[in-house]
Amino acid sequence: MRLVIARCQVDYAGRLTAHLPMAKRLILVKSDGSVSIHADDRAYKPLNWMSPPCTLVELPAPAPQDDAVPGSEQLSALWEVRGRDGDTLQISLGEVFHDSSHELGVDPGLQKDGVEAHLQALLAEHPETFGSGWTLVRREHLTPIGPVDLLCRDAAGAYVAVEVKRRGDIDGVEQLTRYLELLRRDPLLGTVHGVFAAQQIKPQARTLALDRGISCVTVDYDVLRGMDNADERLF
Amino acid sequence: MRLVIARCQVDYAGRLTAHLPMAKRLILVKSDGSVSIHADDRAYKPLNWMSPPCTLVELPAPAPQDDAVPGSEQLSALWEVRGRDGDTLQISLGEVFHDSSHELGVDPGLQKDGVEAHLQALLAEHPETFGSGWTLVRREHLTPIGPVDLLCRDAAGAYVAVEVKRRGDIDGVEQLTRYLELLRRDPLLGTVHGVFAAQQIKPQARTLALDRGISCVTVDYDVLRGMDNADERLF
DNA sequence: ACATGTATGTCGTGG
DNA sequence: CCACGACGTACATGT
Repeated sequence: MRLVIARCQVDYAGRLTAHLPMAKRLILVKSDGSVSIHADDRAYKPLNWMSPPCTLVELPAPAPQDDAVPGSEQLSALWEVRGRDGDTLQISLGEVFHDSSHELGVDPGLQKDGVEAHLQALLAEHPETFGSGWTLVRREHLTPIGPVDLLCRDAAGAYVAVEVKRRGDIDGVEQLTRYLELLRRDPLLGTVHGVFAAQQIKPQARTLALDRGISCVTVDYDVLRGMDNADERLF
Repeated sequence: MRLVIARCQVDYAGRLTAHLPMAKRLILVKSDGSVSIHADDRAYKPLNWMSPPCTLVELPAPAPQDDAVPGSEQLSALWEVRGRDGDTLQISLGEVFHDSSHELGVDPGLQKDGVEAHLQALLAEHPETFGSGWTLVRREHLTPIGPVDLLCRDAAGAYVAVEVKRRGDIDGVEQLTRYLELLRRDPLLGTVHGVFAAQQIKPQARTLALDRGISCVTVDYDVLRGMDNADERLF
């Protein structure tokens, strides 16, 4: 990983074109080949970047011109980064304040807990959350337009498609609606109900769901995890 | 902006919980208060971060314990970053390889060109892209659930709602569908057609659109820009 | 503050 | 490789 603090001017041409006027910034070159240009704000997002795979060519600085515009800055280097899709990042470096390289090695990586996958797993283990006598048929049940998070059967044996979200938004309802439309074309399944399950469901999403005959269930992640723990203690 | 290269161990608790085992990484502290922890890969995305507003408290390193686990690392500092929503980032620093601070000043900012807004503007100036005799009624035509990108009339005078996207995805079709449903309730408008315009339209989005009677138009940004330039040259 | 729509979104995963 | 869905999505904008 190489850290450069320098005045620089940047031009990106790719999916869009973007220009950064000359200013003092951080240029971060990672060993994966990526290059990113950071200002002292915008949180972790760089002003400009190039994702790997890409190649960085470091050109010598052009010699100072006799007819240089007065006040124009002497450049110290010109970097050209070229991406896979032909997009380019041109970095003109002026004064360099810092330049260091560091060997970091391979990172052991991030361990996450509490994302949708985990919520789905907990609900798959506890379909009774939706109603007494409910059973799980399959997780990630495939349809031609994508996987239904959970396919269950209610106490009466009718199929129910469950869409699991951390945040229940209108998009999730649309998604479930599309799945239901397809599932209902399958005569083998018979009647298929819909359940929209999320930790929080926005009012508009709830309204849309109910209008379409889809049930809404807000689930408490901590309670579910508690059930999980209780189960473990029993065995 | 402060750059620290150090061995560190990180724990995040917030919308999810995440853990990073001890390893050598870059810790980036910006003057906007943000903190981000970078490995030497994952392009510009940090492994962990805290967005502003947040507060960083730097605690003194705990004194070495006599009964320390053999092989456990002596810590040099303990950082605790606390975000607005009560989420926390705990950073335990081990050996520090580099630590420098730099004044960057306020960045003049990024100038972009070629995003959806520009594409929409170009299409607004050239509604004949959709068909001979087409005219623009209004950009950003307001409906109760949001603005329609372009409201046009075709050669026959019928209204057409146009949704503009850079990348034509299924979401855009859903969005246009909702707008059309609302517009068609307005008896003053009469028949309202739909056009889905994008630089690229994914097959599934196209299928869904056509199934709903929505026309698809792929637009060439460079050609449009060329028309724009040609106009400028004429004046 | 809330809702909506964009993003050079990025990043996994599964066919 | 493509398509799809999740993401601590973040971010700007209009109400």
